[in-house]
Amino acid sequence: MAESGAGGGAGGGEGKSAAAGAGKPPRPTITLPPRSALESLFHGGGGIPEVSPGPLTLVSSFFADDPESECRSFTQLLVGAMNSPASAARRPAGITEEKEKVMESGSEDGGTERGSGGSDGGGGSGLVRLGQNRPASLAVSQTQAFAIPPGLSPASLLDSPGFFSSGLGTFGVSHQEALAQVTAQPSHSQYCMLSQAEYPSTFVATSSSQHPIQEISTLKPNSTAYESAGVPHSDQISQPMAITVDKPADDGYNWRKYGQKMVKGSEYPRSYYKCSHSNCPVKKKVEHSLDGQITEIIYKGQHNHTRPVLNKRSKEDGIFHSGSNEITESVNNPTTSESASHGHLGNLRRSSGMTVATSSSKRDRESDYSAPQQLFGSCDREEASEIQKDGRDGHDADAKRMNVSVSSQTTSTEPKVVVQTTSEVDLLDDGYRWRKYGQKVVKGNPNPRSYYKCTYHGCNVRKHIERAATDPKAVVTTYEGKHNHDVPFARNSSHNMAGAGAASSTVQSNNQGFFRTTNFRNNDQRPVAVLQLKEEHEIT
DNA sequence: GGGCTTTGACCGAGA
DNA sequence: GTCTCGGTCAAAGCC
Repeated sequence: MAESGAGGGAGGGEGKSAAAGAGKPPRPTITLPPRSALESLFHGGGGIPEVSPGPLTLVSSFFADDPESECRSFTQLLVGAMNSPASAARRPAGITEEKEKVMESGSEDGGTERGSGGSDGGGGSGLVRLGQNRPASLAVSQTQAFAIPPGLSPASLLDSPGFFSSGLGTFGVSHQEALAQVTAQPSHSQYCMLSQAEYPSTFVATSSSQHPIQEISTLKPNSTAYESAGVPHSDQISQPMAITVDKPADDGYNWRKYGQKMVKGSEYPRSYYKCSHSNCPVKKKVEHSLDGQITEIIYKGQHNHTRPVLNKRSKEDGIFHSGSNEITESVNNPTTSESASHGHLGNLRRSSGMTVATSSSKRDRESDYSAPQQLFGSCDREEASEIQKDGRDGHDADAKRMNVSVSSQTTSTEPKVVVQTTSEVDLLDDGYRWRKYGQKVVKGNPNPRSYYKCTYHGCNVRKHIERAATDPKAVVTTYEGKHNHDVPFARNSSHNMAGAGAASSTVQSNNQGFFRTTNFRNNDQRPVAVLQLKEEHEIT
């Protein structure tokens, strides 16, 4: 069938053939300072909390050198990021030109590898694909190069508690870079870490410990974050990435594809994978464009096992075990492993049991080489509080809105119908008008999934809201497509940053750990999908 | 021979 | 009851 031909080619089949095919091109060499160095940077960074620095905190720290940034909310920071002139040309301190070249070389190499190696022939795209070695988001900061210790996978690096802050806070990146990092780097939060199967070209967010991870998500087709960061598209594949890795990160688990199907509302096939571990109920859905440019990965379920020890594939990939203690620790150390895969995902499981992440990979299987990527979560309390104000400032005006994100207190344990459409057309919290066009209850999740379309004429943006099975208050909002118009009902700048010509992002949060994420927008007309994370709260 | 992908068919739920 | 659609099954084939 047609979908098979296309999807299969771009999906596992393609990846498999690629893997078994004409050998793998040389992989980029990555050098990193010892983890301790990163950690030292992390701990040494003034003002950066040593414990579970949330992304917001970390991001805030990025601008610590900016007096004006100190009292800003994350949203404001993001706004700043959107509006700030690109400063990608800055080379992070400690990164030598040589290193940068190495990374640049690696980046290019990686791009070439995927581009030429991919049988889908999509290598010429200006977009970074997950399956193409690196997450788009990772490619954001052209010059924010980090030296990665030999053998240390990006995932491991990201596992490093100091990576995020050290890399950004210390290096003094630009707003764009910081934003990009927000989308790409995980925090080390004990409670809000997530494992992700693919490169975090997506924005994953979680709630705080009070509300164990509710959901995550994002989809970043075309690397919205990347674009948000102000990086020219043309640079996305030609410029060095902040972190060059030879293979997309993986969640460390083995997956078996058991189906592929075209889904309505998406022009791309969706592949279904099951964790190959016996009796493990975890599944994931992967959606990507035919050329692999867009990928959505949705995880469901909870691993009932620890992340498996490196399999044969890792043996093929020196990056995994090239003598790096970091790798060993990351993969085999029970503690680390547990925290990385079980712990992080575990937190996720405890609450929602489902995660959504996205990336730009098309070679799913092929990409499952690296250690798990931990997408950040953890909303810094202060930031959360601050951000929540933004959310609340304008939320009470429309009580009937479906926007539950601005409601803060969740006291009831009873499942509630959070998405309540009082009319066919609703004004959601993002300022756009949405028309509900479908709802479905999926197996294993008593809570319905609702589908919305932007009612603006000619706008084909869709919004998909899904509630976690285990926690009806946890909701995943997935945006698909890009609005081709301004926000018709913008309420405030923090909610809707429809600033012309700038990508935008909104974040809301409250002291309960509620964390709502991003709404990136960009200018070009390429499809953009952004997921919003919400920990839903009671709707009255 | 085991494990995986492919892919058409089937199932269940909602409209 | 029928249709639609997301998700899953399972046989066949591939590596």
